[in-house]
Amino acid sequence: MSKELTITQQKILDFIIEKRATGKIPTLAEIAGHFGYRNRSTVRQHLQALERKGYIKRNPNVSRGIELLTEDKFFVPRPVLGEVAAGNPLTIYPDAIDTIELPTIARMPKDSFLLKVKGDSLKDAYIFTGDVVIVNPNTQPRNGQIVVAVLDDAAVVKRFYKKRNRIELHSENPEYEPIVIEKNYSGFKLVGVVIGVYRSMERKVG
Amino acid sequence: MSKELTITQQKILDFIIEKRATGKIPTLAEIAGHFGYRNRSTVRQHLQALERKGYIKRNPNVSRGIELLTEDKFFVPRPVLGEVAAGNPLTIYPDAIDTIELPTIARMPKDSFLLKVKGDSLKDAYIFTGDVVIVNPNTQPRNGQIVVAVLDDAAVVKRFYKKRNRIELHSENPEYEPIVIEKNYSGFKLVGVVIGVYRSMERKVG
DNA sequence: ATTTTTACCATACAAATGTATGGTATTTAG
DNA sequence: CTAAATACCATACATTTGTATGGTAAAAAT
Repeated sequence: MSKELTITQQKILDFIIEKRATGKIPTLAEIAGHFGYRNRSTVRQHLQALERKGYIKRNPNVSRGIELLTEDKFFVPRPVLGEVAAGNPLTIYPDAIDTIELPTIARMPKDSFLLKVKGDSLKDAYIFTGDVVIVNPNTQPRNGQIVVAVLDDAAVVKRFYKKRNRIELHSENPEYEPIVIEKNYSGFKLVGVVIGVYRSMERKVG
Repeated sequence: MSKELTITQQKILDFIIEKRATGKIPTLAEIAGHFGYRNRSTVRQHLQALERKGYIKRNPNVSRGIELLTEDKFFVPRPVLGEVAAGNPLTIYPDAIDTIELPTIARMPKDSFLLKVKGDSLKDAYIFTGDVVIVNPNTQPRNGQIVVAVLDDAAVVKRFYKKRNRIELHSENPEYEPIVIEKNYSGFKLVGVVIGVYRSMERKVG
């Protein structure tokens, strides 16, 4: 079907896929800049090759008009910043602990990030070990939303409830007691709101 | 914080959000074309207003350089084409039966669509009623992948296994017998491969 | 050995895109 | 009532972006 790609072509294709996942298809100039090319014609020729080999479709005279056609390439490695315990707190890691293959459909909103869930206290909310939660920081949670928070240098995923002078973090699983944080307690920091759960099907194949 | 938007501004913002979900931020010309404006300056002024009110950020001299800032507006209504029975087959609907609020992170690959899951035969794969599966058509499934197929005008979600002269569709749940389709049986049509499961957290709030 | 493909370059051009300025009419706010 | 914001228009311009053509050199294919 589709022919083999050269190393350069593959790199350019990967770059386009990666950029697309973060939001925007790059322009020829942006691709050229990334690879240090001094003009766009070089990029254009590689794109022509990619199109001829069936990996992309170019929309003539349309800015950022590259369409990706290779379904197998629709997965992008994305860093997972840490594991997050739905049950007992676990230490959060400063750097990426893992990389998952996230489909490009799951584009990350600005500043949002991924955490892999470990533990079972959210099983009643149908979140399981291995699922990836998409966390949106810089958003004020509403009562009842599932949030990620750092409590004494450990991360937790709980339902958020703001009361008068304290914040309560509830587990779905009744085995776990609600965590109560008094207002102004310095060991507590809200990380963000869980806006979605994604589970790739690719992992379970084979 | 952010000021109120006028109807026109809201419509333009919605249009940008919707377009972004399908892949690309629109250009001024594309926005103008959609609303019937005869020039781009009209659009530009609305964009300036949106930026002034804090809803977007414009990157000067960058094509399609609009960044969306309003996290609350990160949800796009998307049509759900039908319900899909993980257990016994259910009739598939010709038109959208429902609309869900999908976050724009869940951008749809070209031609892919959404189906809402109903039934429990996939509970062992942790897919539940109310979850939305993202279906990618035009892709040949590999053995073991979860597929959506139409069998005698009803839709099913099963694991796909291709054998010598037949196709087998397995449920995760052992209560359901595998469905065996002889090759060339005309009542069978593969719809697509389930590439992911998405569950919005927004629904469970309140 | 020769041709084709690949991988770059430079320059020029056209189309798309964003920008700037000024105009008219209507609606909203003070 | 008056000023400001809104909602369009037209025209002109600058920049970005994609396109076209031609060139050099090396690697791969025939």
